[in-house]
Amino acid sequence: MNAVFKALSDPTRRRVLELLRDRPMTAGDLADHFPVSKPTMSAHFAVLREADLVDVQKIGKAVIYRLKLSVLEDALLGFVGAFNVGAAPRPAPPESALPFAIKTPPFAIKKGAT
Amino acid sequence: MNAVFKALSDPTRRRVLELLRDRPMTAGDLADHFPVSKPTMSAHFAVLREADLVDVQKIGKAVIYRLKLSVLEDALLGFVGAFNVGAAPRPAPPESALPFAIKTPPFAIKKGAT
DNA sequence: ACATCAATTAGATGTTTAGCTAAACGTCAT
DNA sequence: ATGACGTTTAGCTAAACATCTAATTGATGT
Repeated sequence: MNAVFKALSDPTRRRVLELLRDRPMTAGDLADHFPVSKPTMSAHFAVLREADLVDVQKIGKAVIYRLKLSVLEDALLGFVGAFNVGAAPRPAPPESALPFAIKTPPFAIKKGAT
Repeated sequence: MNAVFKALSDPTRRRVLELLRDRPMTAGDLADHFPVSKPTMSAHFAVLREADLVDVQKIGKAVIYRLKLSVLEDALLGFVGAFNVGAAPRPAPPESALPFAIKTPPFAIKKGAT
């Protein structure tokens, strides 16, 4: 799961996943969408493979990549799901619930200093 | 939004956010949860601030961090929402819809070679 | 057998990142 | 003034990352 977030930390890799969202694509077709060399793209693919975010299928000379949507789902929703996402936003937690006192700073009370 | 994913790529920072999920905490209290030096923690906080994932409030000598849940939501759900998450999984796209031909490899047909 | 094409590997380079210590700095509280 | 809290800076190391060019592998086609 750490690997997934690592993989998602690069914009190029995120866009690869978005391209793969629509359809499986070959390595070459994917590479055509980015202004970097093929070996560089290959390295990005390796990171995505490492994170188990894509499936690979070799057909003839081509290598076809497929998005593993469930892995992306599990990682992202699993993380964000630990937060109370979607729950009603707590308007303003009563400061009595805070683990520290929000002491009104004394300087705000120095009323004697006119 | 790139900054958010960058911030999330480090396990320490993800756990800071998880700690902040429950309650606002001071820098010191947060730092107590991790076996790293204060300057290192301060750098992590700076990355989280940079990504706008936390709010900072100085009260007296303490610095209180609060999770900005909406920013986390917008980034993560915004990204994962671009995928058809939650939609019925497309069982198996007909290969006629693929942008490339899945040519049955000739070597699979070499039936003459008995 | 040989040339060709697709993709990865190998090796090199430069940048970024996470971490440390030590010191300095600002703000506040006492 | 002194101490506490947190941040910042400087200076450093080590590891990871992104990128390149060049070489290699593997399958196809002739």
